[in-house]
Amino acid sequence: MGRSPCCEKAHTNKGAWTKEEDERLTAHIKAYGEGCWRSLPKAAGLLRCGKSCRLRWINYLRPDLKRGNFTEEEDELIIKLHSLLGNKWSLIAARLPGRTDNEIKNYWNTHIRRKLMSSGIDPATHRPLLEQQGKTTISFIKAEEKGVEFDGRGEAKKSGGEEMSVRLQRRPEGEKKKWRCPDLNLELCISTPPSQMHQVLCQETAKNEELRLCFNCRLGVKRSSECKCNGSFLGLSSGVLDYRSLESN
DNA sequence: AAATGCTCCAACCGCACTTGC
DNA sequence: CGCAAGTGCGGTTGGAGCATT
Repeated sequence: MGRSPCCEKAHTNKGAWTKEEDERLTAHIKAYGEGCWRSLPKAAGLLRCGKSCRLRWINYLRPDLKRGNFTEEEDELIIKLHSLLGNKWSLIAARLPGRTDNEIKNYWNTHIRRKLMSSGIDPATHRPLLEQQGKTTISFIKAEEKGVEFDGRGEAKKSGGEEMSVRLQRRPEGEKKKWRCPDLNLELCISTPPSQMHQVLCQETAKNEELRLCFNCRLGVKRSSECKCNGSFLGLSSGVLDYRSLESN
């Protein structure tokens, strides 16, 4: 049995939203709050898919949205964040108040990509285009095929005396040993110096088990109301992760 | 003025992840 | 633990508006 569709497509409107639909959606969310997107269209009297309502609200109707052109500062921040996070638009958007992931993604594809290309910078790697020639590409699949072993944390074990410092994110067991190559620029290693991280975590663990940072908070994104770790982005206040620890090869 | 091409962005789609039972 | 529903994310598309011929 397959997954049921998110909505009854035969009876839903598609395409551009009308002013009346916007007003209905806004009024409903103001009255009842966000969430329950699946049931929202019916409750609000909209012939729309729940996903469509969510998207419309998040990308267009939310009152805290900043409209208008991106500033130079925002441009620079987007480029810097993209070099660190790759196409993780939601993470990037979380660092730009009033901007949505969709907006940033569009802006990247239409403006910044071109801007970087015309400056001779590869938007994918953030390196000069000329430097790309003759560059060695590390393929994780190849490494696995070659018999390189990885430990439980996804870190490559030393092989034949050759030190490897590639850190990977691995899927849980049972997923056909498929490697997940994050969209992050793989030439960057985002981490604290191991000793420092170990020290910080040990101290915190000793104080209070709950103080350990979740992954989202290490990236500066609190996604859960139950999150108690009080982390902050890139460790700018906590020191757990900061720019000094972003090692590029 | 009409035709064509290009740019931009709102919206859609499919998949992955999370949550609850 | 497994399944299904709900939600979120990132890639892609369609079409409106503008520029050029």
